[in-house]
Amino acid sequence: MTEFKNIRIKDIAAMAGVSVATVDRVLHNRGKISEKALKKVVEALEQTGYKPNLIASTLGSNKVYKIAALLPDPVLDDYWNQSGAGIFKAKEEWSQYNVRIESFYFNLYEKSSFRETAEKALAYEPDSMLIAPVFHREAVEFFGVLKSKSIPYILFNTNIPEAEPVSFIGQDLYQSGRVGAELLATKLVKDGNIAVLHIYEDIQNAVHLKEKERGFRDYFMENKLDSFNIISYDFGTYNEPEFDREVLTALNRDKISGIFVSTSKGSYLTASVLDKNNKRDIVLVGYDMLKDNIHYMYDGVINYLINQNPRKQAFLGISYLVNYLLFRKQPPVTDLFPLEIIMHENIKSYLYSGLH
Amino acid sequence: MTEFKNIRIKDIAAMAGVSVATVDRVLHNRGKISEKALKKVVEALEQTGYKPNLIASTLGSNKVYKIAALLPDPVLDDYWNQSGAGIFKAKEEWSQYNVRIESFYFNLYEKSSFRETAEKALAYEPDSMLIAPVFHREAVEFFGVLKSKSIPYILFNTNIPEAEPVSFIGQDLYQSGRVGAELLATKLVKDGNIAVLHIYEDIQNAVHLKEKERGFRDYFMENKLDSFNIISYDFGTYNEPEFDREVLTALNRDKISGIFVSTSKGSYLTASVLDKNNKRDIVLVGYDMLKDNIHYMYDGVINYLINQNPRKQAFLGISYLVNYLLFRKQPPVTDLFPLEIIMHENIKSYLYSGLH
DNA sequence: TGTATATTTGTGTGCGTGAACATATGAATA
DNA sequence: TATTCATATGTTCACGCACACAAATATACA
Repeated sequence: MTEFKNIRIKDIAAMAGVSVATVDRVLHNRGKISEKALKKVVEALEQTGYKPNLIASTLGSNKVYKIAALLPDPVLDDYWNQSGAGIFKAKEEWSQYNVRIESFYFNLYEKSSFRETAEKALAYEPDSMLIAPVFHREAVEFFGVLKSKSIPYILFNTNIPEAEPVSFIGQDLYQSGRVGAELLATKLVKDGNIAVLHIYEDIQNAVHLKEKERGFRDYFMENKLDSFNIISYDFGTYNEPEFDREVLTALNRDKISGIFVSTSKGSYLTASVLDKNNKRDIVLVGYDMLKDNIHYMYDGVINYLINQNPRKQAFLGISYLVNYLLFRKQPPVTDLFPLEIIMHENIKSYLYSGLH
Repeated sequence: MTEFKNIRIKDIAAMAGVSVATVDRVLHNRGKISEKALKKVVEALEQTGYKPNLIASTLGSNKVYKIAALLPDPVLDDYWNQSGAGIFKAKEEWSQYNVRIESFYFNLYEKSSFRETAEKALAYEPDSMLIAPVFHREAVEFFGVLKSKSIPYILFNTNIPEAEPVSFIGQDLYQSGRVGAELLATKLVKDGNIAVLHIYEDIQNAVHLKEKERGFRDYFMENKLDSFNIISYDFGTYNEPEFDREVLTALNRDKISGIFVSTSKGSYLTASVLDKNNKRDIVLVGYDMLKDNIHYMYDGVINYLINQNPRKQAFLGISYLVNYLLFRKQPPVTDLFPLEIIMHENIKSYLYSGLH
């Protein structure tokens, strides 16, 4: 058990017969350096396998990094409220370090709001950003601006192929649909048809929801569960009495015995309809541990929830950025979260365990 | 958006009209301090809400903390292999910081080995320890020693009421049994009896396994699933041909249609029997994503796994200790992991996502 | 060869805290 | 009142790195 004394810049300098500043220049390739010096320093670096002391490094450059988080207003939607909570938690976590984290909220239902808020975020002059790019076109446009200003960013929740983020944090939507299918298929006992419900107010999301549906349908197809007929319904704009009526009519008309809802908000809206109309024998699979969803799960109306863990997505997003900026740690290019299955007996274990 | 300049010890000292050393003494309550000075410093501290700069703090105290991990030999058992992997990962994660992490492995099947290895770990003179206390009596004895030497420790995997650890990391066993029950109950279609299999080689664990069984039985009782008869079987010492024969006899004799296995190793051992004897229609619920278990899940022999996440338990244990020692962050007293449900369609999402 | 200028290298200080060491203060004792 | 000693407080440097600034060396040109 040899006691290694850590190699410092000073040691490298001595080995290469130069000053610490020269080593520093090599390390951060700034300033000009003679071939000869460069070679000697690089040699020493390689021989020793020098690793900078990140602690000292951060302390030395007394820079305060600014991170801007751009996401939908938490007040308007419980899903985004959870994301907001994740960012808040991250703020606490990193409060002792040289980072300032500022949140910028846009209106989930207004594209123009995204543009404006993105502007505000830029005015903050962040060193890096965490973004939930729910509006596709506007987001892509914004990424262009970020690129021109060479501001690195991490995306979460929604992936956008055209983007070039440092990292994407989210879930595999297709596979998520398959999980929903497996859950539903297991729980279904009586015959009948299956409903896939897309309930969303931001049309932008439609394409992502279809991805879930594709996974869902594929599972049934591959497993030769063709006795079930899968019917999908789109509710682009939500309006309570009308929504309730339409859903109810559809359920009765099409003899639905199982429902897969592709959104978190849609989950409790649908549950509410089942609850009010005493249709608890219909199996319901939805998304996320929102307050209302938890309630309906305790009540037995919702059978399964697939947890997208918005809180953790946001938390990890910030954490990745801090590590990236302060400690030059490269986050994974894509971090696809596990597809967590929540049901009656394990929901509490998820509620009470911290931010895992 | 006010730009806060961080308050430093120096500032506090100025406010209180004393030197930085005095403030330092108050902060770390070492050395003697006059009432008057103490009061003034405390006041300044509270007024400003002073938070130490952890970066500078770590750099300043150039101490290298030593952490010893005491756990079963990863080579002997795939479950503990995963714990070992978690510690390895933690080692990487913290390699740049002033901590040395050393692992000490004991033989899972020999109490005496625990004692000896614990001695060796002590000889390493750790500042803190992470322990998997699988041998109850020996562990309790060892905790006494640690207490007398005032070495703080964190327990994982197995909880021991008599211990006074900084933190315990593990799962709620009772609730875990209930989850197993819910899974099994959902998947069961045909009638028949249910088997609870305890397969273990370290008798010490028996009491913990019974806790899972209690949860399992309670679920069935509370949900009035009394058409199912639950029979439990104990296999204290494993011996292949004999085990296979006995299990098979029991399954046939008692008309078993569903099995709940309380251990991770037992899961694939049981799966192997089902597989060899073409009994795939029996529903099998087991524990943990061991290599063999994963294989049997892909194959459809194992229907559900409850993930205890040994890798993450160990990883988090080390991380908590590092934060505790270096940054004086208090970990939660108990960190009960969520009861993760693994099945065919979401297992990959767990395998491919990092250390969540 | 001397001077101006570009290029390369070196020195020193600050970051905020920890801790060894030095000093001041006041009480007890001779 | 002088001396001793415990107690309370202050000074200073180290930690390892970043970076501004100063210095040295090389090159160009008259």
